[in-house]
Amino acid sequence: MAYADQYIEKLRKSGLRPTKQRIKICEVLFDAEKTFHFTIKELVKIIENQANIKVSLATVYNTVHAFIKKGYLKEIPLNASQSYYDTNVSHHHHFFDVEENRLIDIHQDDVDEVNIKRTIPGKKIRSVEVIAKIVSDNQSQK
Amino acid sequence: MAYADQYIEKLRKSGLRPTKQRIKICEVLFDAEKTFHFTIKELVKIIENQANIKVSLATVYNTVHAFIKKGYLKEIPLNASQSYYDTNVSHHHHFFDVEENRLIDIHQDDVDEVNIKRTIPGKKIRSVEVIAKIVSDNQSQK
DNA sequence: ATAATACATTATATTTATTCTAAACTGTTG
DNA sequence: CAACAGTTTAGAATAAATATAATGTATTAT
Repeated sequence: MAYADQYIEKLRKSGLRPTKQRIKICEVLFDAEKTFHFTIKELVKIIENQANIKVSLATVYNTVHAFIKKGYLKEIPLNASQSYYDTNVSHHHHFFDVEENRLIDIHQDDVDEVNIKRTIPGKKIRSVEVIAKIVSDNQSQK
Repeated sequence: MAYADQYIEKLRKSGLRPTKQRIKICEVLFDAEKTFHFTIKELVKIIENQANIKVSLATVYNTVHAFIKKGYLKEIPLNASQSYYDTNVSHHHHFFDVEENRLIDIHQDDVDEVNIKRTIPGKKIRSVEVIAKIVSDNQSQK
């Protein structure tokens, strides 16, 4: 893997030693052709399918959270029963299809810059996220 | 209570019979001077403090969810360990102070209209929510 | 009014995501 | 190669949300 060094660096910067399990997690997350959304459980399954390495839930949780802290992953602000994460850390937003439980990226260019005029003393904005909930467009909507 | 009829109507429209417990829930939610944010547990505590009626968690969950379906309450899209709800159902957004776990309303006028240019075939937008995460504004931020 | 029915309430059990724990393991350093 | 610091893991603990089933209450028709 030509990417291994890159992953080792990402791990080191996140304060984690590069172990077999963690490098496998990196491969799945950052080696993909496209960015994608995932839950922790889904990520564990992908790793199982794609490699012979078994990785425990706890390791995946720890690694994912370390990467979020560093900005290598993003958490998507949804009130779902489980947390959704995104390998696309660029500035963008989401549709959430509430009927199909499906997330769809909205490219930054498709949303006008969200400009918040109000400030809170002593605080600064870390992130601004837009979630647009969508539903079927039948006339008979309730 | 002059409001009782109003609450009975809200309940009926939500498909719920007006019972003692549910009317108490209405009083706490809709009788307040200001709109407010709450979790289910907090709501149960407020009811306990403010009345002699004891209301079970299940009843509160059911009633709150029926009201959300009808649009009398809103769920705030946050990945917190528990769900936050809002009695302010007008169009507005939120700051979420990640360090203090505190929600602050952003009035509609303080955010430019969020205009999403992209559409999904067969789907329509039900709601658009902006969450701005805020943190302390020390120079020494990490 | 009252009886019969349908719906509510409750305490408790269940489910499930997430976090914690402690024991076994790995890899690095002296 | 011994000692140490950090890892991994299975399983336990935690806690929110939902389901259950017995008891209670509102509604309806009589």
